[in-house]
Amino acid sequence: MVATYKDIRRLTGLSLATISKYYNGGNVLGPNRELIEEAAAGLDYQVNNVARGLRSRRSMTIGVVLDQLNSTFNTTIVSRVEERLREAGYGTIICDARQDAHSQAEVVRFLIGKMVDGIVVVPVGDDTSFLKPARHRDVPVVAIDRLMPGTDSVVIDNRAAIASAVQLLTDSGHTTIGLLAGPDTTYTMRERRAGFRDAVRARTGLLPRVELLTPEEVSIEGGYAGLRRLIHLSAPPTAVVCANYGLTLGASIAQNELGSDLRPALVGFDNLELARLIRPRPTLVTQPIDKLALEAAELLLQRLNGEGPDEPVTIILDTTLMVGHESTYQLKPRVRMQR
Amino acid sequence: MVATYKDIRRLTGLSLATISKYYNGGNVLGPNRELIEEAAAGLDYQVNNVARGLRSRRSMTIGVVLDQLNSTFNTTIVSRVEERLREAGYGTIICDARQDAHSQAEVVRFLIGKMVDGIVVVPVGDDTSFLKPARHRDVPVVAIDRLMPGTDSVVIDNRAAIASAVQLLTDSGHTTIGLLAGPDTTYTMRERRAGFRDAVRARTGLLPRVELLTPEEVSIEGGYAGLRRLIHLSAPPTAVVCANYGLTLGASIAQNELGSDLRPALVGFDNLELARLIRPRPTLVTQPIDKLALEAAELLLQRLNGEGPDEPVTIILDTTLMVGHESTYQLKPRVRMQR
DNA sequence: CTGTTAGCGCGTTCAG
DNA sequence: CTGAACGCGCTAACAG
Repeated sequence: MVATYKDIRRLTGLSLATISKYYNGGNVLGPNRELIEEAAAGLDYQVNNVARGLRSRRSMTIGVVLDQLNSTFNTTIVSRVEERLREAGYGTIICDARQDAHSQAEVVRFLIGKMVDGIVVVPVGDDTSFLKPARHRDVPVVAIDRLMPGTDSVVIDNRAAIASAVQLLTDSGHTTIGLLAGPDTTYTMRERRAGFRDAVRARTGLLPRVELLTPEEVSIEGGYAGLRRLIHLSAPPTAVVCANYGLTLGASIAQNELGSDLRPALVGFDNLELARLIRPRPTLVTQPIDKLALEAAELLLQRLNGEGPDEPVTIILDTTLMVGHESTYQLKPRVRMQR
Repeated sequence: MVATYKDIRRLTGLSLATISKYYNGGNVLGPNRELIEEAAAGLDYQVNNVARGLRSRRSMTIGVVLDQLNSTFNTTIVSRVEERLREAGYGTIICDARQDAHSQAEVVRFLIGKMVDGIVVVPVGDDTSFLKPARHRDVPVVAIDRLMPGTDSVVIDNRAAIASAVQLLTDSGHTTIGLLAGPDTTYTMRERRAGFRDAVRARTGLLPRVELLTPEEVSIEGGYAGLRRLIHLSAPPTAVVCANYGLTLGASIAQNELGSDLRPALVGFDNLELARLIRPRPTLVTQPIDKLALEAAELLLQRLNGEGPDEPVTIILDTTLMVGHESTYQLKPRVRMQR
């Protein structure tokens, strides 16, 4: 059977209150401390955090809700958030919403039922109603990567990120640039798409043709299919911007299967590790993922301490453009596709 | 303030016991059901699982401990395990041990403190002492990927997996085959290394030369450095087997930087998605990751129901060899390295 | 089917 | 500094 204060009382003769104080940093006499430590070691005693949480109304755990687990972006977020929160004495419960709004809502209820003290979320969509159980209980929430109205958020400057990619390409002489991005149903994609449109107009004086930015499925397959679609246009782009890591990966796979004459220049998103697998080395818009995570953790800790302004806080971070192998970005005479 | 049974009692006039029964599937009269549902909706009531767990001694949650989060293998494991356990009514707490035995032990204590009913673990090392808190409380544990003495385990047939790779290579005419694997400090690497040695001897009649299987760091960098080391041997291998996904990735990156005359044939591990990024398409030893996860979940559910044999169970699954682009595996005349 | 009673393991008064 | 008593929100006996 698992040991409790009562067992320690039996072995030490002390009262439950004294034992409780020992485990909560109160003042306990030296000899009594030793008595408790001895008994606890013998019993393999460990504090029951469930009971503690019930009584103290603080579970000292926070929930991390991810739109999906299977992405470098998210695993980095988790790793950093968990690290920082652990320093502050909090445990972390990680939950995967698998790109499904319904299970995202379910997961939030699960966490609320587990009495988490706060939530960090990389949300699935734009709908914030899934956070209602948290709001109603005054459980603070910090969103990462997506701006959520009424919620503290840490995001990147999506428009500037895309603009930096477009600028690099126009500076290299490209005038026909395609975009691989998802539909306008999420904040991130809306911003990146708008950023693309604005940047192209600012640099070329013209809006990009519609067929150059048709929405794709946000996935590896979507990137793959999207790049092939762009290439087969009657006036194909000489360069393509990918608005997300999955799309970049898919586009790179498609690139890889093409003859080099057909390859448009590519600017992708994230994941430097994989960049080394691809030749020529791609140019990437790199997000400050560690910093996103740390800012979110810090913000949440503030809220847990009852600090910070009354209104929701929004933190916006800048991205970096990592320029890959130069040759990719010099405009070369191109062979027009036959069909 | 967050609502409790008392609030529902106040609104309905029913007793706590009746309300409890309602929330636990007991028989409650229709009118009373409606009363409770109405009150609960108005209060935005939600069961406090912490209190419930304290009383019932079943938290209905299980912990998943991973050696690292940042791997396709592990995220797939999590995804499938969580899916199956949710069907059975269990919530899942995911914890990342970050390849550190100490934080692995800490995480297990955290989970025990959270009163989890069971644990699934992809362990960091071979030492099983970190499971002591679970054992002591009769919390069932299922290990994945590593055979842990005294613990239910679900693993692949590592020796056969490597042997299948070696056989393919010898059938293609290779006689000098290198191995990229980690040190013998973990079960998995021990098995794969032993499998390699046995298979090479069985197929060529000779043990592989020592320098062909020097242990590498188990990482992308290790695979990268390892392949370069093998290539620069005075008698370099014409083919290389990579005993793990990270090593495969690193070796592929190194391959990618080499002139094609210097490229040995490669057989790697896992991750079919990335295989599409690499040309020529690599041959891969593919683990039945979904099945590993499902078998583990099923085994744990059995234990949670007090079923299954008294002794620890070991389930061993077979791997599949996915043969890549044929040309990689035909032995070609090779230019010997100068230095 | 419903209500009463007695805890689960712990933290927090308040006396001593 | 220590101990007794009470209650956190819920479940599990038992009566009724």
